[in-house]
Amino acid sequence: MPELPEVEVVRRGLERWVCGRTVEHVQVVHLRAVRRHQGGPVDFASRLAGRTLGAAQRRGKYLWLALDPGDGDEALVGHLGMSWQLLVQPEQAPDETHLRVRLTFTDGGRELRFVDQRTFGGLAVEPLAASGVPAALEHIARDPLDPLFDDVVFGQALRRRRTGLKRALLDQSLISGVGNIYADEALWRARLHYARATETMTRPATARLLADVRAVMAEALAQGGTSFDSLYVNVNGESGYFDRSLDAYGQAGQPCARCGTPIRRDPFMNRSSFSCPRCQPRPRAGHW
DNA sequence: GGGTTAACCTGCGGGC
DNA sequence: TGCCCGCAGGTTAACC
Repeated sequence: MPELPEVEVVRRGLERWVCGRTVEHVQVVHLRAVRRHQGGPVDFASRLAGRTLGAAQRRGKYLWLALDPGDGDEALVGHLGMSWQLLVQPEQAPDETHLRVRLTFTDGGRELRFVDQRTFGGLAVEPLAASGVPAALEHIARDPLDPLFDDVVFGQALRRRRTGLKRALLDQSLISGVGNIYADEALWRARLHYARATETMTRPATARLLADVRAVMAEALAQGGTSFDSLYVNVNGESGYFDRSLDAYGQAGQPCARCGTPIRRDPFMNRSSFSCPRCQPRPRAGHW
């Protein structure tokens, strides 16, 4: 579910449905969901009660809402992990199987529910740093759709790395928002192998890669927007709104859209990497 | 200190 | 049918 385009869809949903409302009560259904909050679940709930939620903001795959905007120095920070959904639900709607945290509001309107199967994500109240970003997120790099993302600095940092290209793309301290799906899609578009040594990435190659990362994210975002359901703050992984557009990820055995060669799946970082063996040949040791 | 791996969870689908 | 295994869009702690 949650790479940059999906998280951005959630952010827009929060902006529309939750921003400006005052929290009445917080119910922590599952302790693990707030494990990152320093003070524990009771403190988490008491810090949120009575606070008004400000604008929804995002960095990479993280979201936050300032508390009591204008004079607050704290924010409600969330990460969606692998399987989170944030749902805006009527009070009478039955609890979801994996409901982890519930927020109700003083206006008596729809409640905000944090639903997660694997509990890899979580919520916390965090102090805001002087930069305006939650202190816990200051190590997260800007994302490629951020106007302040610096392509030149990224290229220099990339060449200083001594690792494979996809590992670098997934490193949120170097570039944020890119996950396994869009890394594979961007590498396919750029005709680059995931294991290509980062120090061999020339300026033009880096520029092309960044352009492809941005293009695939923008396309996914556009499609995520069309499937937005007004009842939910919705990222619907099951319906797979972008699935039809995927050229590499999950396409093992399917013909490459460019050359017809079957897409191949390789084990990668306890996961998978999908690529076209012909368009994205594995770099030979000592070359490039 | 940088790079890499293992672990954290639950559920689902495929193979036997 | 049922069990076991591998796999899942992420991050972090701990290890070289």
